[in-house]
Amino acid sequence: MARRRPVSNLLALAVLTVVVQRPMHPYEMASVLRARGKDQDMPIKWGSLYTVVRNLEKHGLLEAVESGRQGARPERTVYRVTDVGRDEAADWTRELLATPGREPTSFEAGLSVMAGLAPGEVVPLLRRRLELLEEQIAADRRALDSERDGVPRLFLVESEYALAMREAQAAWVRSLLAELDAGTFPELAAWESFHRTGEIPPHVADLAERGRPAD
Amino acid sequence: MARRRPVSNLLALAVLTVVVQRPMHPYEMASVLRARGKDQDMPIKWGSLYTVVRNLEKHGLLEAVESGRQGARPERTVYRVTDVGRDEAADWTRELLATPGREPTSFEAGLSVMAGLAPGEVVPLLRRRLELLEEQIAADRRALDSERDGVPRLFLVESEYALAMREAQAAWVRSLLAELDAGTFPELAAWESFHRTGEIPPHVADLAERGRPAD
DNA sequence: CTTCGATTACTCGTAGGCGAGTATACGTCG
DNA sequence: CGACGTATACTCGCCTACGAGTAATCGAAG
Repeated sequence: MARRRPVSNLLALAVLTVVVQRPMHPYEMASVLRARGKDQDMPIKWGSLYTVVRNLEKHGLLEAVESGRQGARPERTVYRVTDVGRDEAADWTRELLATPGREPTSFEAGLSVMAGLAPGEVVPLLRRRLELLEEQIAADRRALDSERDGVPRLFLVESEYALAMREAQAAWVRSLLAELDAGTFPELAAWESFHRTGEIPPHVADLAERGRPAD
Repeated sequence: MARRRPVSNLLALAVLTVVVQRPMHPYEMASVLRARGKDQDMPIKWGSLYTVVRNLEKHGLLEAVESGRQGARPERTVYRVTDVGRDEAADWTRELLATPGREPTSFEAGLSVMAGLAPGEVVPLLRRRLELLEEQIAADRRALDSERDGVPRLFLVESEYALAMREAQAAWVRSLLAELDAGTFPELAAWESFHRTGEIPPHVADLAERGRPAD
């Protein structure tokens, strides 16, 4: 089992990969990441940045190289990546690419509690989601196309992937909506009453027992 | 703008939805969630559970109803959902269903730092991912089929969705692999050298400038 | 030349997340 | 019938995340 990463925040990986190119001070790391649009793919929070950098240093993945002050600015510390840090970044990347994780999204959470709403209410909500999804997809596609000249494909794969996933999600929502609209979704009546009474219909009581043997 | 939720952890929503059915003590909530397999869709951490319940109570979404002790067990507190709590749960569910969020996955993070590895190394990693994905898909499909009789479709949508997303991911990885294998992925040579030297080829230096106007 | 706003660069406080530990009851095997 | 493992039901405390605040610098306007 891969031991836990010394610094688990994904921001740490981002930091490592920029600092591999040249030594930097924290604020600069964030600027570069921001400029590259990496804030779309990863969480970049100001508060976390300094904590993460400090922890990376503590674990020997980064080292302070210079603590000079330019002009009279508040003392900036410039960090350089160590060999250990370089290895960690590569290994981490390998793991992220090779290991498909279970990472439930908030939509999944929403679906799993959907039964608490009336079916009649769910349909317009899903329709709204679909609308927004389609807007995002159009916007993403435009952005991607405009970047194709100038930026090599290699640096756009993550955007391509994100776009593909959104399209897949839209398709799935569309098909669920189709079933709900056509009335072919089973047990709509039971759902209705389940919601109105708030009570679980008897034959679902044993749902509580459904163990998931496959692990 | 929807104000921030009084308790932001998704576990709180799960708690609310089980406690709507009948009053419970914290440990029981967790057991029920676990038994329903909700731990697949949402994070259920023991440590968080009690914090979350306490916060829900503090904000008036739950209320303690009885603090009796059965036998000589350590005093258990049973909680009941309030009207406010019920509303919050419904509203939260609506938001989750209707609002497609930007939630970068770890694979996306991996892709966005993929360039740090040599192309020759990336291919087997992706192949490995595809393998594992296919196993998961097969297992999920089996589990889902075995539950279809007994559990109404309504309570399986989230699993269906998760499965669909995995399949979409697998398809995407497959197509990327095909390009890499066939050598049709552009600039493989540049990638190779980029990785060997660790240095950014000159024409990508302005990549740092690529601003994302669309917001 | 000084005032004002924006940008740069960071610090700090605190709330929340979560694992590891703890204590009690219950079953069961000798 | 007592000793020991296992399930139940939590508590504690560290550590991380992160927003809100702060302080210095720079540029431009008056």
